[in-house]
Amino acid sequence: MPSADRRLEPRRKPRQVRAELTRDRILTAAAHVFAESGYAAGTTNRIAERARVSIGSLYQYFPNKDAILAELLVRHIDRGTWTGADELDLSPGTLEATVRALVRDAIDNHSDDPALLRVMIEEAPVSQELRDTIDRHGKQRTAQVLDVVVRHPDVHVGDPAVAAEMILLTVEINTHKFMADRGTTPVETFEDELVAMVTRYLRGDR
Amino acid sequence: MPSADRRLEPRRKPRQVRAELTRDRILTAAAHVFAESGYAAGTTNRIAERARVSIGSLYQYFPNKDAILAELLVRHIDRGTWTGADELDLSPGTLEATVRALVRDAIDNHSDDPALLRVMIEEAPVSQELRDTIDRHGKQRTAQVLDVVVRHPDVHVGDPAVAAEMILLTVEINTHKFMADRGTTPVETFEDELVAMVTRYLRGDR
DNA sequence: GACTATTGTGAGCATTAGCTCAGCTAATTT
DNA sequence: AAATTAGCTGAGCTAATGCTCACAATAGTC
Repeated sequence: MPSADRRLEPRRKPRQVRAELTRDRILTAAAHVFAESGYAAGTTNRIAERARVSIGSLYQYFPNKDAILAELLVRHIDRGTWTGADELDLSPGTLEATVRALVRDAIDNHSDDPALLRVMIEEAPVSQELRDTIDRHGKQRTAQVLDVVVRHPDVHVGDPAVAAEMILLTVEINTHKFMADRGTTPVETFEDELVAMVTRYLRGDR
Repeated sequence: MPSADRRLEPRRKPRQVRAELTRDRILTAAAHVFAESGYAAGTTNRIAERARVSIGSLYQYFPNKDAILAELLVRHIDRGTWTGADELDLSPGTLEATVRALVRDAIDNHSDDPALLRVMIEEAPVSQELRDTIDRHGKQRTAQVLDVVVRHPDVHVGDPAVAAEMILLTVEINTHKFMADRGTTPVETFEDELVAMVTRYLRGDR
């Protein structure tokens, strides 16, 4: 294992459609392999094999294994970006509904491929570089939530900025944990409790 | 990297004091090495070197690298077990204080060695076996929290069991995140917000 | 068709980590 | 003080993975 290049940028960018396709095939294959075997056992050779692409091609578009994971992670995060954020209802009495929408989003995002998510969140080594990338992509979401926290009339918290970050992390992680090892608890129960937690916190009256 | 023995039990248990000492030296060294270099780069040879112990000795007490991490993790968890749980105040109006105690515990536990904690939580590969061990040790805490949730007169939540697990995860993770990359926010602010979140959730009035 | 740019190939190298084991030293027991 | 048990050593083996690079194939352009 040579000391890997820590850069996440590829050495070549796709210019033709077939290249774009190869790239996608690699990513899809990587998702499957990681989900099935975990990060360490998900070798680049296996990924290439599964994608029916030569290992050389893989290294055309991804400088190293971590970069593949990074891309998958970023895709997950970006997929979670709140689409209907513009037409947010800021009238009194709608707080719970807004929070519920946020929670539902998270649950949906974690429904697709819990195994892959587990690998990415629990098993993958997170470099400083990757952490920065994640933060950058998370900023958008934090901003959206912060916007609600600041502008919604029903919200009463001490420090909106801290609140926004706390809420996002809490929703994300709890959802992940719940989806990763489902017990006997129905999703609805979980959803209700999580919504209750966040809503009551935000509402903040005693 | 030979396919590692997945067992976490050592091949020999210390019988003499000097052996116990060697074991401790290894663990302490491992904590340092992991904290400094991360999990992947924290090789067993470097750990042994740092502990001034031969690599052979290391493998007397730990069957593989993961086992060392497992022990460190378990120690962290066990250290967090609520000591004063017996004399819990269950009279009305004391809920916030109880929650604050829980949060303070978490903060204290993460103050010692944030770097190591980050490696253990974010970077370390978590096998099924290790996950089970963690769960087992976490059970005690969940039980304690569940006890409060069920018995305290001020608590009103839909599903106490779900609530207990959610609270623990939320407090642990938020504390970890906060301590891992301290921004400009003072600890007190963070503490207050986290306490508010949990307390308001538990109190459950609207 | 000729020429260039882009994309794809895969055997195998370089590296490095985890771990073993044969034999030594120290403690304990008899 | 001999015998036995426990503890310690470290050179080096085994295995495997990430990754390179010289070349081949395909697509695009004139």
